[in-house]
Amino acid sequence: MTRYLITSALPYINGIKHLGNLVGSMLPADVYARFLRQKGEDVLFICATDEHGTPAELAALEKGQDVETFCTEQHEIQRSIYERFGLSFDHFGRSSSERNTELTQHFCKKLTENGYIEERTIKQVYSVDDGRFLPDRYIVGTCPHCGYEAARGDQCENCTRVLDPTDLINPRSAVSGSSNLEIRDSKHLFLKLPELEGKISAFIDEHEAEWPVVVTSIARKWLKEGLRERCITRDLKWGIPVPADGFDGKVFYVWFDAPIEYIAATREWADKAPSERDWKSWWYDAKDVRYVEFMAKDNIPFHTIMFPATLLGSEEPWKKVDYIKGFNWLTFYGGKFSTSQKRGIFTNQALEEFPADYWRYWLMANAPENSDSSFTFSSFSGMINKDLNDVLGNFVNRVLKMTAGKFSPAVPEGGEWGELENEFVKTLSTRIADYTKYMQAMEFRKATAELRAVWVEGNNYLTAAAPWTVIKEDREKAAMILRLALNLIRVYAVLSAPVIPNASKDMLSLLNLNDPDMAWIGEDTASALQMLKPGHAFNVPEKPIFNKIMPETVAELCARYGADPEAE
RNA sequence: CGCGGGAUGGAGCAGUCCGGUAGCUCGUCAGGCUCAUAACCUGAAGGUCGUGAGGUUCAAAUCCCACUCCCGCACCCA
Repeated sequence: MTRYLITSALPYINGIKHLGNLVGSMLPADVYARFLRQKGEDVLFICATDEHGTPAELAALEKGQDVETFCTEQHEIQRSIYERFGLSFDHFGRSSSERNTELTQHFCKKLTENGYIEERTIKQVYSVDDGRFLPDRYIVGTCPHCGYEAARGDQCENCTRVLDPTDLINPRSAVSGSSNLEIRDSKHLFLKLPELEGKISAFIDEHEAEWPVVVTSIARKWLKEGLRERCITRDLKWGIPVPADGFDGKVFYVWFDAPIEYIAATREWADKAPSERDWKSWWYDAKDVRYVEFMAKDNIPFHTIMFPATLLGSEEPWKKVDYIKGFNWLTFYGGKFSTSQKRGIFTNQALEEFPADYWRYWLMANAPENSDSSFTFSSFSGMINKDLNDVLGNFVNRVLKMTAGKFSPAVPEGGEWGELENEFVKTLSTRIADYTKYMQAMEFRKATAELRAVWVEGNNYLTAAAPWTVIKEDREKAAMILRLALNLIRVYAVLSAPVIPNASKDMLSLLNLNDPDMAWIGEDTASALQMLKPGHAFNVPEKPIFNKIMPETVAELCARYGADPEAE
């Protein structure tokens, strides 16, 4: 049987991520993983923090911490947030782990043996006062073309010209402002991508028909422009040491070791129970594994070109990705999420405002799959109020209250399905089949819309069956209708669980199902709708399972998060 | 001629690959129901699909051509 390996792009360590980050990788990966698990598939869902690189060092510096302490702390902060969002990682690792060090060095060794790595000496800017080499973007100065005073070493943001740090007039360190800079020779390793181009290109061709447009178009663009040797080492202290002579004090470029952490994190996972977990079977010569990666579009070149190059160049049978689910950007009121301008919502703030499921539902219903999509509080409150509260929440509430009121807080007995019920089951089955199809295909917007349609069917059925009228004439028939409706709540809980796992639990606990069977609802909808037997007691809700978001609240949120309601 | 993604009723989207006179959700208006959270159900109004009195075709939102506008890639950041 096929096993499913799922990875989400690794969130970078330097700070708390915002909603765009969540929807572009971790959340959809989680929904997919949960769905497959409920289908009874063997799933391994892996993620980790991406901890190396200059931004991490600088963020630590700013906080007055050493980088290792900083990363440990930030890792824990992120891990806890994701846990509260209900992200069901089998393992959430760290790219600074020992396992990643071993594997990254292993790949470097293999690539060297196979002739895909070349040593070169390049000139680098060294800041004497900072005691470190500076990457291009951390050198600022005056642009020789337009006179802009805060041009960066890689590009002038004012006139958009691409620059070399040596072009800058009055160059200085962006870290300390010191202008005590020197050019020093430094030895580095380069990955010879041009020599792997054929293999990479063939690898992309193989998947071109199946992968989303956003993925293949970005990959093709890189190939079209021609691959170049890429420097995979850096003059930094924080990172994975380069295991080569004369490379003391140098580490790998963060983008070289980060994807390898997918494999390393799987080892970390196996290390926790070595007798029953076989990391290698997931990654090495793993013919029965289907590997799916989730990421936002900025990550695509690294996952379609760089990481495959590493794996292909090793000339070992490492598992390569089978499907890449790429996402566009989520924008905030049409503009970018911005840390510096405090625009947008960060994951920790989101959880302080509303339960995780509200965010999960909106984000999946509006996932930026085919183009960028925009977050607004009015859209958010609209969907939460209408879909979660009115359609689903109210259904649960009305059924439980009506049954308890007209009968007792237990599944009522008597009556048999008639024509209406058979028709309803048929309609519902079709809807569920479509929902399942979209989930399988990772078409999350369509899946969420179909899930909503499944909920609506319940209200439709109640209107048609009208148990509140029927009961006056035929108590048994009313019992049958409500029994079906109660079973429907269970079916909804099962089907909704991948998207809104907590609300799903709430529904199940209202039904007194504390160790519920979460098996996916397949062909046999009819028996799924008869699982709850007459006499099974349930709880009457004291309050709705969702709360509406009032217009005043929306206005407040807009003000607090710098959103301009007019700009919608 | 930088690259890529878009342009469909008031808003957000589907349909475009495999052409046959447009579908969904929200909103609006009217009606129904009364079990439920001013909730649910039904119906209606509203678009000719960015522009070109362009091309192909019996037929184009859907294929071809030209153009326009928007968004992203250039502080931060995914």
